[in-house]
Amino acid sequence: MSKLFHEYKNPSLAVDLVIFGYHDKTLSVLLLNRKEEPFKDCWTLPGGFLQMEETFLDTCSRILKTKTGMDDVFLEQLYSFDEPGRDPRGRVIAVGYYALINPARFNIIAGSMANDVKWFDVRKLPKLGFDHEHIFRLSLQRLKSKILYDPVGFELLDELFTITELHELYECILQTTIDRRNFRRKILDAEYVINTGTKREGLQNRHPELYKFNKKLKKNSFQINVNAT
Amino acid sequence: MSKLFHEYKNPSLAVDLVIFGYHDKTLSVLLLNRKEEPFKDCWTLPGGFLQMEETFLDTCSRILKTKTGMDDVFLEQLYSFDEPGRDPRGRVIAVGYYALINPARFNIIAGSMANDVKWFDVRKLPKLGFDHEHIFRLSLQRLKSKILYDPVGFELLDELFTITELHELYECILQTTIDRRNFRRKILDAEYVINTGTKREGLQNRHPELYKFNKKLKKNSFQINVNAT
DNA sequence: TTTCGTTTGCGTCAATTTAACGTGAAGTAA
DNA sequence: TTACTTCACGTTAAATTGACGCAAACGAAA
Repeated sequence: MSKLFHEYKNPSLAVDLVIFGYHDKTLSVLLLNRKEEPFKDCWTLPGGFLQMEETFLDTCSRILKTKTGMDDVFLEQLYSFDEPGRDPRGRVIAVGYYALINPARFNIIAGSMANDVKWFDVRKLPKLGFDHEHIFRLSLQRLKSKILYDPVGFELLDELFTITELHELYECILQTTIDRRNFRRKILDAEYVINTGTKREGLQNRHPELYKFNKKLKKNSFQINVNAT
Repeated sequence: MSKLFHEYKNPSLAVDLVIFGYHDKTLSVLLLNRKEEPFKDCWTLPGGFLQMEETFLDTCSRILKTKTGMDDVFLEQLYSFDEPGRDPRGRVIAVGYYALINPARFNIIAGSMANDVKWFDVRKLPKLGFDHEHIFRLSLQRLKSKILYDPVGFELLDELFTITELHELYECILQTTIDRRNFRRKILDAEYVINTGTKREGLQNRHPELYKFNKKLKKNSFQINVNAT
């Protein structure tokens, strides 16, 4: 006779979040300085254990709300991590999600569990606790390949943006140069964006036109090409 | 004071496998007829619970070995599934993996847990238990997009194969027609395959050259284009 | 008012890639 | 030999890409 269903011992299940934000032409990730062991006083990705009644997305929302003060953001599952030694407290499986945030929308606050919560330039990360360096690297890779064919860039920008701002975002994320005029042509031909007819005022030079994201656009209707990945 | 680490109740963790095989110009998936409740006498994906000391891949191997008699196959993580109602026994999180198999390599055997194990044409699946229809559909989608830029097709073929066989595989998986001559050129230009100098003998017509996979080939060195996805 | 430096928006064009199709050689069977 | 099929390699027009040119639109300086 086999054991009854819940007699088996199960690993703990955690959700870890890679929260990307874009500000001042810099791609950043939100890290949290831990107040408790393990990895006390170390920087880590925000995370938390899955409660019995929660879905992954419920847990994501709870972490976002209590640890950083944010809600209602773009979230996508990244990968699940199972290396036996990844958490010194015991066997913990982590489901990684990544979020795309416009930092202007939120006033980040450190929850009571953390010493501090801060944005870090993705090119200048501190040493991270657990296997979070690994999770982070995978998420950045995913983001880089995703923006080439899926219009998610706008999640990181204001509601209205100029083509130049979108172009700068792509160059920043992909860490490469893309010809400005060819980029414009591709984005417009694909109908990635809709011209609002308004212009951004108060700039030094020619006032660029403001666009908004074309919500009817489907995946794979454009393809940005870059030299290397 | 917070609870001690392992006092929290955790959901069970299962691994479910979508095992793809290609035979007689047909893409098939391996299903298992359950001997026990829930979904007794229903067809489902092979799966099993994660043991405390196992990694996901350990669990995959164990399921493959005990439920189907296979080992040493291509495996890749698909996605993790958390819908609260997906398993009638309680809260079970499933990590989906998919496998690519050359059915000629194995003699499939039903383990003691199953009434039967059988290959099903992916276009003619029976009704599946749990949320396995959902898992299967996602995996097929993944396979379809993956073979466009990643040379995994050879995992489903014999060690030596002809360009025509590879071409038929692509048409079968993508369920579309691809121009034979353009396909050949692209595959050869990308150095997807290496000509072995030998030919397949005993055929009705002209004997085609046999190729093997170029193991030095990296991802993204080719890109197959098709009409729709 | 005019000039200057910069950004923006649109265009051009050669090089490359793609899609669609032709054709002759290699094989078996009649 | 002829007939029929698959295989291997070409050809060509169309589409896309990559690398630029340039003039209009702006604020600032002259």
